[in-house]
Amino acid sequence: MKSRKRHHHHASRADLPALTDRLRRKSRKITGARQAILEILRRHPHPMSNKEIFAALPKGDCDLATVYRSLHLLENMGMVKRFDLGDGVARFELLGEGDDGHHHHLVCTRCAAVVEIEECFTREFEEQIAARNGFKAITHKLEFFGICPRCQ
Amino acid sequence: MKSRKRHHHHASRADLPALTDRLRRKSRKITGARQAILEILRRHPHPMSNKEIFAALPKGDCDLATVYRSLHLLENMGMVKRFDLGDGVARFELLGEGDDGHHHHLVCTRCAAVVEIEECFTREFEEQIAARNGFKAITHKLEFFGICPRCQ
DNA sequence: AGCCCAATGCAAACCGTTTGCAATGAGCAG
DNA sequence: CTGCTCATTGCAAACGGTTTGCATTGGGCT
Ligand SMILES: [Mn+2]
Ligand SMILES: [Mn+2]
Ligand SMILES: [Zn+2]
Ligand SMILES: [Zn+2]
Repeated sequence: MKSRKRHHHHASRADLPALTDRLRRKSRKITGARQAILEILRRHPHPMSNKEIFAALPKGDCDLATVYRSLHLLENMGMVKRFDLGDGVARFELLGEGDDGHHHHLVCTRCAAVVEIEECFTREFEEQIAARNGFKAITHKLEFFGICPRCQ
Repeated sequence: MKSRKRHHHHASRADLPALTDRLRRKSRKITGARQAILEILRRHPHPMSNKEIFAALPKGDCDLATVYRSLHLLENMGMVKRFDLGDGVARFELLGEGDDGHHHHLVCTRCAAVVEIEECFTREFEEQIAARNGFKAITHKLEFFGICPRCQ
């Protein structure tokens, strides 16, 4: 259980101009909606759903469909990472540049509180599973669930 | 990476009468639909979606809604375990009696082939994460993804 | 054989997500 | 700065998996 620090929370504190720059460099337009969405993700330390982002948006700043489309764009650009916390809802976290964002969460099954988990099992464990079954390019999704202190 | 054998595939080979007995003992009705669904799950070694079960059903044996309702029932009775293999689709595996069915899968991202994975990281790893954050009753969901030999 | 309520079929509702299309506007050339 | 053009947006409809309301059926009991 090597603890591979990823500093992704530092990275997500990059300021807004730095973020819009990444859009500009890939020649995507810097729209009000995209800036607002990035600003919200920048301020939020845990994965957010489309609806949550939409709700956090300065009222009526854009349509929900635009939130969905923006997050697809940001995901394809590698600027956000998609998580599935067990309910069927996609959630997103901002990524620092060059950060693959691989990490996990501990979710309270009563109140849905989220704790960021940096630890992960060893690479060898994963590689063993890959090798044993002849798979390549192996990755994993891992989330923890339990009852948080406040809900116990 | 202790290999905790679970024998769940042995258990799922329990014959149909043994399975319907579990229904009877909880005084649920033994209907044609339920027998057919159990028979399909019994024969299938990997998680199946509602639609897949429905498709495998002797033609028109029951409604899709009944498949959904049956799997809820079986899940609540602890006779099947629900898995989420990354797409938003619920999949189910038959459980042996007293088996909690905890295990994982390795899924090909090209052809969706599934390999059963019995290995899991150590209990201590999980307990450390629980303790460090004051959580109780901690569990996890873990699935692996990669390219299978045939798809490489 | 008859009763009763669990279980079912059917269709509609649901919820998160995606998409078609016409209107808008960001970035660029002139 | 002005105008052009295509990416982006709003809106509403469609989508796919799942759930649900309601009338009907039928399994397990007496
Ligand atoms: Mn996170
Ligand atoms: Mn399995
Ligand atoms: Zn990991
Ligand atoms: Zn495990």
